[in-house]
Amino acid sequence: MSETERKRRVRRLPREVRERQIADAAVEVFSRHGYHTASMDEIAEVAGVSKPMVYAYLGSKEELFAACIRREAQRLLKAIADGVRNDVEPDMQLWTGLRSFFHFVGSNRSSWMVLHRQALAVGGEFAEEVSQMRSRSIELVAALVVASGTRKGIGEQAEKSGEALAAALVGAAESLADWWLDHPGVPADVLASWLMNLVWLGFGDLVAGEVWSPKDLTPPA
Amino acid sequence: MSETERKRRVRRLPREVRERQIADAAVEVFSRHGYHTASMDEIAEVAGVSKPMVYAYLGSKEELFAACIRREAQRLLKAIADGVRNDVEPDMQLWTGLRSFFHFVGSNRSSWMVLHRQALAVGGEFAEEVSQMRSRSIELVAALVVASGTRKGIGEQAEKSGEALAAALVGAAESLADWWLDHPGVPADVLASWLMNLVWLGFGDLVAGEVWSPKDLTPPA
DNA sequence: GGGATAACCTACTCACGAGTAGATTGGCGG
DNA sequence: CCGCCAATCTACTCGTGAGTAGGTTATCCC
Repeated sequence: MSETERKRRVRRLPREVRERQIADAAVEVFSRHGYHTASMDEIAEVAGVSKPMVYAYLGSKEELFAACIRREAQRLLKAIADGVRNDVEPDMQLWTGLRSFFHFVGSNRSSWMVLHRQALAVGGEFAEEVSQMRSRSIELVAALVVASGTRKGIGEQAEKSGEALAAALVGAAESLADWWLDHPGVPADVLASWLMNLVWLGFGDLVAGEVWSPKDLTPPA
Repeated sequence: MSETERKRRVRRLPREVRERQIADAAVEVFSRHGYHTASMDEIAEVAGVSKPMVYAYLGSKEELFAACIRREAQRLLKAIADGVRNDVEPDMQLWTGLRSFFHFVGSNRSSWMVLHRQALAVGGEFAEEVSQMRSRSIELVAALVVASGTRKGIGEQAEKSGEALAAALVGAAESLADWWLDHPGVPADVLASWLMNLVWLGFGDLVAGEVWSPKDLTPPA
């Protein structure tokens, strides 16, 4: 390596910059290997610094992971908040939200994998953080659902099940995002439309009082 | 400890029995702590044997985990297969399937947590195993959806999106199962009904040619 | 230019947990 | 009743990776 290269590589950067580099590296490595399998050495290497720097700036492995979770969760929430229109009908609100969500996942795969796959599995405080974000989303969705029909058809049942259905919808979106990772080539908007078609008509018919119910089973011949 | 107690505790059991005890313990411990955090020592302790027994009977930690995954996946699939009625209409097939699924989760929480939360996060062969089970479920659901309407309304769009929607539904079921863990007191049948109401009417309207589509957005004031 | 200080590194310690060697003993077939 | 073997244990090794001690040097500012 030439002297110039050496000097360029060794150039010292302000803490602020390094912290971002390290956090970026951490998100990538955590998303690749998962919390436990990821090593601080690899994170340091990917970030282009040595291990003590990581500890000096971001603290222990747990703290580093927590920082990643927090940062990525914030970014996701902001992306959705920026994309959602709250001056429109509930269905449009939901659609704009889903749209933003899929766009975010599409252009931030590592972030999504860390949030969805890793944080939940690790448990403890981390899962808490993510759970809260998830809960906020669910409540939001639940509010939309209730607002859309003001329970005009089904009353008590809808109230009880509202949160559960919201959870199901959020899960469906997450699952669809995962499916997307293995089947790229579909635009985010199309994904969002599919999901809207799947669930909104379901929600719509629900509030209109139309319900599916199991028929009696006759024993097989 | 008295001599009798000592003898009872120390009584030797045939390999077959010990293997089951160890596997049971492993599922419980893995579900509590996750793959990496779980220690072979704790598994041995919970199983009531010493560590070398675990290695002698079930092999390495990886092998043990794989065995757990396989066993629990089989149990889950069998439970669903036993519960599903394939001599009835597609909607009833789906309902009976969901019903069995929720019943299984309700009475086998540890199994479910290992399969859903841990196996995916660990990655590698394990995730493969679970992914395959998941894929089989998704294909099955997709078949139901297609069969139910024979694409009578939307054609190509439905074909492309069928698998994605099935993935979404499976995800919704999984997510609802997770929600259930935090909100017990709802019977499994009710959960299944909620989900049917949510998605089936969506599917139904889809195949009937009814679609939701975003309206044009006018900029806010 | 020359301290001061923050950026940065090499090279360690140390705990924890996977995996094992080798001794011990209950219980069954003869 | 006895020998044999499978069942079982205690007590280790050893690799790996988190976390750190202590020194070095670039860069800023006067």
